[in-house]
Amino acid sequence: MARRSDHSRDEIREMSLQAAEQLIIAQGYKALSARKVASEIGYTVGTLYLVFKNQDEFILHINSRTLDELYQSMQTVIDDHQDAHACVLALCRNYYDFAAANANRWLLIFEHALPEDNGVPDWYQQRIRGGFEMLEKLLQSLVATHKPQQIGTAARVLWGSVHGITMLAITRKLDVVGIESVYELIDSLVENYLAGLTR
Amino acid sequence: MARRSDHSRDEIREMSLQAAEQLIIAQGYKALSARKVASEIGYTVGTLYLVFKNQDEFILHINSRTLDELYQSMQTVIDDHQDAHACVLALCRNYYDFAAANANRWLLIFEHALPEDNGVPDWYQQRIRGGFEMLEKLLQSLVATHKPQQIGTAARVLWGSVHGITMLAITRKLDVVGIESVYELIDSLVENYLAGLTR
DNA sequence: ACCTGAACACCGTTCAAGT
DNA sequence: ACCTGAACACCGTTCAAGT
Repeated sequence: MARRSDHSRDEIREMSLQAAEQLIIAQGYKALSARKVASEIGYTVGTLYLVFKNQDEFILHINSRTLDELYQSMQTVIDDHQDAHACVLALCRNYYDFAAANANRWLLIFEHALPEDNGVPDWYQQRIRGGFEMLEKLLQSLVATHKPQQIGTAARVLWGSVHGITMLAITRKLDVVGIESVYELIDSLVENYLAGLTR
Repeated sequence: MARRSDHSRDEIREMSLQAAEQLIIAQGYKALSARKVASEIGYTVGTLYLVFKNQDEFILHINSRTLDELYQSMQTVIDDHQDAHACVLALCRNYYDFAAANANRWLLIFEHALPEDNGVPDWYQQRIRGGFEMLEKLLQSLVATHKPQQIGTAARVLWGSVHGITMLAITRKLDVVGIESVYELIDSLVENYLAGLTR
């Protein structure tokens, strides 16, 4: 042992991330541990710290991959819709669909408290901003008369609202069961909020 | 040692909960541990398990106290407002105010994953339902023409939405700074959603 | 009856030592 | 240079043994 060089650094990173994702999907984020991941990929714990700075950075990368998948699904929704109004509604429903289909990984994104004061890394913030801009562009064409600043507000309101409904629904804190009733909430939010905005 | 009987079971419970709250307020929920709480109150770890079933149940009680404080603040808001519309708006702002003022304890309520399948205990569910009913009653007088089922939907939408905006704002994921801009989001949500509802 | 303290099975993280 | 494995300082939870 020692100096195996069976895998490159990048291969070890990739294997670790995949092993971690399997653990999280199967047993939730609390089941994630460096030791389990290491044993899963056939290395020792120390090796993980050669490749990731610490658990925080490790989780940040896991979340980054989840966010990438979410944005890909958003892109698909956008490509599938001509009408901006229908597209916003579909995007919001898609947010819930994605979260429900990938509950444990999606929850990790929000359960992972960010490293105190230094805030989120740039490349992470970038990914969040990407989704925002999709939404802003759509809203712009829906409520064309409004000032840009109001579009920003509207995008944040919608994003935050759909997020909250999704979060509470998935953690069963809304007294809601089944996909239909969550859709009902999301539809009510989008239709009435947009109606109010363009009133 | 052994058989001290310095404190009753209830006193130990109360001391433990207070020590835990101090820990969480000062250092966040991750700093909470049975050993720290025990040493803080001058007992050993084992004693805590005499008084609480396990950490899950312990956290449930901490959260229950936080929720009680939240509902008290909601009650105060309701008592202070005659106009139903202004009251709904004030309640939503109050939700954010409370969360911001008690960030670490408030976050624990939602970061604590519930014990798998058996769901939330009854007395816990009851407290959530209490807040819901306040909101439903107010909405009823605002949109009197709607069916009861639609009131329930509207209450869930508002609750979930304000929760999401608050959550993302507090964890700094909304690109929003300062209390004024969060109020701006909450106001936009409430005014436009209600306008859409009564359209 | 009440509480201890040691034990068990885990953690994240570091780093001297091996090849 | 790469990886190990043991160490350190923690966890939650249990339970025989003391008073």
